[in-house]
Amino acid sequence: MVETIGVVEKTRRSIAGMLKAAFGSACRKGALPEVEVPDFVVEVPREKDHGDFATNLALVLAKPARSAPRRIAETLASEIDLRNSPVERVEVAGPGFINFHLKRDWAFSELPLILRLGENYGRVNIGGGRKVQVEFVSANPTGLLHMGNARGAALGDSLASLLEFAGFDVSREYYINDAGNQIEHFGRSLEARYLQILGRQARVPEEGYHGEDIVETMKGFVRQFGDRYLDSPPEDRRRAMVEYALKEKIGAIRRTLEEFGVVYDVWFSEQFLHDSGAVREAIDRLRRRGFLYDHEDALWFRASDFGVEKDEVLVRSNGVPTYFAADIAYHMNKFERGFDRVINIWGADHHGHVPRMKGAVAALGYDPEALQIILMQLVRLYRNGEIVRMSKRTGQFVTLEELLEEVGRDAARYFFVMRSPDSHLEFDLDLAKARTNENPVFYIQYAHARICSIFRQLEEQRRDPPDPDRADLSLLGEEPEILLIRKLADFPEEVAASARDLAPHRLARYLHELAGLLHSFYNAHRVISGRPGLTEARLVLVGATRVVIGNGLRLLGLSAPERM
RNA sequence: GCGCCCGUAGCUCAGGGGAUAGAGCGCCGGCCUCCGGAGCCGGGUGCGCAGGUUCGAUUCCUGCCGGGCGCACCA
Repeated sequence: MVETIGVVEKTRRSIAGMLKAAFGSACRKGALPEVEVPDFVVEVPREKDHGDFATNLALVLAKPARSAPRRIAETLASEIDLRNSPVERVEVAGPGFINFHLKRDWAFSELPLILRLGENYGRVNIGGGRKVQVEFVSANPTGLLHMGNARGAALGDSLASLLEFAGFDVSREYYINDAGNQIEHFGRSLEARYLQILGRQARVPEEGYHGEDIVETMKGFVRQFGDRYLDSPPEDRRRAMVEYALKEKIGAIRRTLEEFGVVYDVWFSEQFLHDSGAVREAIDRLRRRGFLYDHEDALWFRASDFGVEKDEVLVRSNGVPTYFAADIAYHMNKFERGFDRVINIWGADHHGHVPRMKGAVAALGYDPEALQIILMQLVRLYRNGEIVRMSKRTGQFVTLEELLEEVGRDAARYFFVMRSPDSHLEFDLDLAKARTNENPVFYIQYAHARICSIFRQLEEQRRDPPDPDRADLSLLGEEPEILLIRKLADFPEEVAASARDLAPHRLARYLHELAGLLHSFYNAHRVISGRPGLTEARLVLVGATRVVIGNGLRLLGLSAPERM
């Protein structure tokens, strides 16, 4: 696979090497005691005045070396060999940081690299080809997708893309809850609507599904089957209705998600776990391993062995397995399929489920650390400055379909992914559909379109884009140019960090900052000018920027428009 | 009551053991003879409170206060 070792990472490693060499040299001279070098960082300081890189080596060395950090820093600094390095000067600052100021052009070599790698620029190999499954949305197929599902869809899909880009072998999966209690309620609700449509007295049960969508579904059913089921045994007709409705509902969910840019590798049926005996096998395994017991006719799992407050029922006294039992079988199946990591994205209202699921994974004999659960906080919709109330009971909620129609796919996805999953998401519908500078997604896309426009301009003048390896990049050097290049060179590390932290919102933020730097540069300097050499160099710069913005947008599932 | 998440600028949110804590929006003032003004530039007395760990805490730990969500033989 392609892997990007960018100039930032190379330089970081080289500085770390210089520091170790300087320490060794100081030891030989007796200027510092020969202690083991503790973990230290070479980082990019927040403050520009603190150089391009800085290290805390002297600070962490203070204790083992039994000396003042500033003195250690001075010693190290004097031993650093700057020959054949991009470092221009070194200084000791603050409590004992060593700051490295680099030559102005130290990162320029990243530009031809970006253009050469193109859509592969930013690929990193932190995954090493390990198999990861991301399971997300997995909404009940009894209704429509709501805002929580939509957030999960955007988050899960972006995360999966990010992990792919970071070198994992990723599979996207949707778990279909097509079994159990809610299907029972679903059947009774369908039945009631069916009878109502045909003029009979019937009521949707209290705990059933009251949405209008189900009425529509049953109208279709009536068109197809008429009154054929009016007098058939309730069990039979409910089974037929459920089968019909599930097929329709799941198809609709799949289509909506595809419209949202989300395509799954696997759709996994809960019912299959029951039918195939997988649930029984999972229970048997837990029993063999000694984690089950009977109590009051029910079968219990010793969740309390795993730090959970109380034990959990796996099989009810009526003989029916619980959802949890199926979920255990499902996770056993996941690990049996050979995934090294299993990531689930859940709504925060399921957080209580996390410890017992991990406990179950451990009880089955797998590493509970291999199961990672991302909890998303709730989404609040705002329109005209007011919260949009949603109620599942009355079936009154904004669906993903409606959202897509109202604000469009790009805005919707960006809004869902721009915040940390931990944060309650305030989704301002008016802002999301605003085609103005208030809207952050357009700001990024506009930067991309602007660059495309420059290249169109070039084409109209019948000029060719420059060869990045031959352009004289030393002509670059204005502040906005330097800042832009530095930001571009950060992309591979940003991908790695976002993947490591399972945090697509980092990438969203990065793109916004990158777009800002492009706009600043654009406003301060002309790309196509009367100076051919400078024009070429700047075309390389904006061309590279276009690549990075395009790659970032793609990872977030957003389009990169050439014109807007 | 117990558990999980969150309290950072007027609002919405990043950040997260280090040196002067950031962005967007809103508000005020500037910038188009010029590649797209959906843009740019300038304007900021903010880490809920109290302890603790540390050379150093907004970041880690404990307690308290405030908000959200859980605590079914539901899913």
